[in-house]
Amino acid sequence: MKGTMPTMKDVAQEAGVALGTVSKVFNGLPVGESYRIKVEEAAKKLGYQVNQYARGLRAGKTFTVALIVPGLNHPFFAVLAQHICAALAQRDHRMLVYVTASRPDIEQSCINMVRQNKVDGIIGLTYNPLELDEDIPFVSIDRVLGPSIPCVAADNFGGGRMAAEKLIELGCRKLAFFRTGSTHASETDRRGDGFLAACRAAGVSCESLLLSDGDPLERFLDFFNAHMAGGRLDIDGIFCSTDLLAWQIRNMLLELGVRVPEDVQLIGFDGVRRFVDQSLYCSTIVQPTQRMAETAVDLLLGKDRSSVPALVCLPVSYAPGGTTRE
Amino acid sequence: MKGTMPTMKDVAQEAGVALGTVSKVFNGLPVGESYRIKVEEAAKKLGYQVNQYARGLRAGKTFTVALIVPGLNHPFFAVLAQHICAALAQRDHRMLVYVTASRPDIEQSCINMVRQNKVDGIIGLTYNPLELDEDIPFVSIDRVLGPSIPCVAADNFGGGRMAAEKLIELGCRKLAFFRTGSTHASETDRRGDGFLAACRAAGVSCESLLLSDGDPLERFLDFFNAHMAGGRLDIDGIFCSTDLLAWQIRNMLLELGVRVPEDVQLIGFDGVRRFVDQSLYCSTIVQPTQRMAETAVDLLLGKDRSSVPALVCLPVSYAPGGTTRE
DNA sequence: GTTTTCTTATGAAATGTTTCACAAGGGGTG
DNA sequence: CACCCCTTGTGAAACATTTCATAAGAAAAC
Repeated sequence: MKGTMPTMKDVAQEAGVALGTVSKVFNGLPVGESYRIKVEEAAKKLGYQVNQYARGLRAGKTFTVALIVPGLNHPFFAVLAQHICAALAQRDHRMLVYVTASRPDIEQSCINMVRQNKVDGIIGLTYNPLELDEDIPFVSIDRVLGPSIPCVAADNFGGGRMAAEKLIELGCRKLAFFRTGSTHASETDRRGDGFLAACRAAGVSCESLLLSDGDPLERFLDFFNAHMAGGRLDIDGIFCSTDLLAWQIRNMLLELGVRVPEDVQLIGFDGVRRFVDQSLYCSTIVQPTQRMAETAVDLLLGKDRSSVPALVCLPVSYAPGGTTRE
Repeated sequence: MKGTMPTMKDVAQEAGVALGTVSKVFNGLPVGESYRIKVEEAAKKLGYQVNQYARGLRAGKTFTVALIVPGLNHPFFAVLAQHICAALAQRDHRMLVYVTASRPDIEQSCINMVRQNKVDGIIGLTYNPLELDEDIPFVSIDRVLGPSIPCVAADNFGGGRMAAEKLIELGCRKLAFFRTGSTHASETDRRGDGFLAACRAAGVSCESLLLSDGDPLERFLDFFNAHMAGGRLDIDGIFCSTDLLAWQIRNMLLELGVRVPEDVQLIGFDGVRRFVDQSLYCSTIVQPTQRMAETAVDLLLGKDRSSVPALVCLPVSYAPGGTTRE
């Protein structure tokens, strides 16, 4: 193998044809059969591969999409990233990954780096206000960034409502909603809204508790003690804003001698661990990660960028996972 | 904002200097102070960003590395990918991700796509024999692909030995090693080797069981029944080749009425879930994912590509996780 | 004041591709 | 046989950058 990669020029020379002819062959443009064969044989002989960078430079299109994500250590992000990668590959696009740790400065610097790389679009799971570039198509996930930027999300409101309806259907009458403190507003906040709305509609009592980042354990214990009446917890159904939180709550309840699901039934939100190890933390509302990924890619690469919706909510589903009685 | 992105030419014109001068400013080459200021102001005014593709085309270097990975739905791959991304970002490189599902055809087509994209190097978690390109630096993870291709792995042998020593230290005398059937040889096979070697060295008996993909449950039950003597299991310590397997074994044992860790102590291998949700499936041998990522990147981007080692084993550590008595 | 030397800005060339205006050649028609 | 049209291969230009040989200008030396 030669030290340097062969170029179209080399192929043209080898085949004894002009540069433009080689280009046409690789772009499927009409070329005489004898020429096509000559070029293809020369290309094979030299082991020629098109240089996508040169092609991108010329075409002003790079067939590359940037994914900006807080991290890959959360299964939801990781699984979503995998599905986005697959959806992009199907459309002959590549995926460039940027990890931000949700820090505003890193998020903004990613946007700037992306700008240098002339990507064809950005899919962002960002949680801070950004200075966006009008020129580059941007699709957000789980966060509405502005009227001109489409957002793809699970039907968080509907999922919250579904959780309430399920718990009520399973006999719960005293519900509670737990969530962790999120620093920034996002579509995921709708989970609680949906849950509370459904409780109200059904005339079922519901407590809401924010386990802020500071001392979640203490806040939980305060809540727990306040709701112990005669050795029994006067809560029989809990909805947690994430599966991870549900898992932690479950463990704390077990340690405190409360049985799950016998005494309290528990539903979380996410359902992505079943893609990881075929198990779940808990009964849960499952996000349609694959559809979310595909929808985001479709929106980003779609023909008519003029008429994109501001928000696409995709249907969720319920999956029993051992923390509910059924 | 203009419809088209400003180029160096625009900046040069705006600043009233030559093209080469603008280039020098952005590359930190010596330029007269007054010129530097003029250029920087013009660039800021126009919102200029260098085009990395054009730069890459000219320089023959793209500051991009491809990561070829079976999937991101396994926490080990996901966490590793995140660390690789971070290590690359620190060296001003970008990460292009290709997902293969471990399929040979997709793995090879990824290699081909990578070749088109003129990346500066490849980090591969591949499990099939590949036709590699001599010209592109390649670093493999967990699999030795050939003498000229460096491989980074955890000290799997040492980890297996560590598991055996730990179990023996905790009082186990009748050990067993479980693993799932892997279709292809990889460095992870050394885990069992190390475990068995340490058992032999300590004079402790050890059964080895392959839970092949076909009917792992059945094979486990056969093993279990064969080892029940007088209502008691005559195995008191188990090492599993992965945490996920350990988790499944733990659950099966509990269902069969065997207490973990009271009756049987269990150690797995991976330890990556603690990066995901601060918990572990089980007591485990922890892989140094961050160091593995950094080492792979260092090896790939290092100056002296001539003297790279064929295999780098990084030290593992033990983390108790509730399935051992201590 | 003139020549030499050194510094530093300049702009053309080159990187690998696509596209487009043009030319060449073949076939059909009058 | 001449003319025209149509098909199809050709090669130059353009994309945004870096680099290098050159020119220009200033400073130093005589």
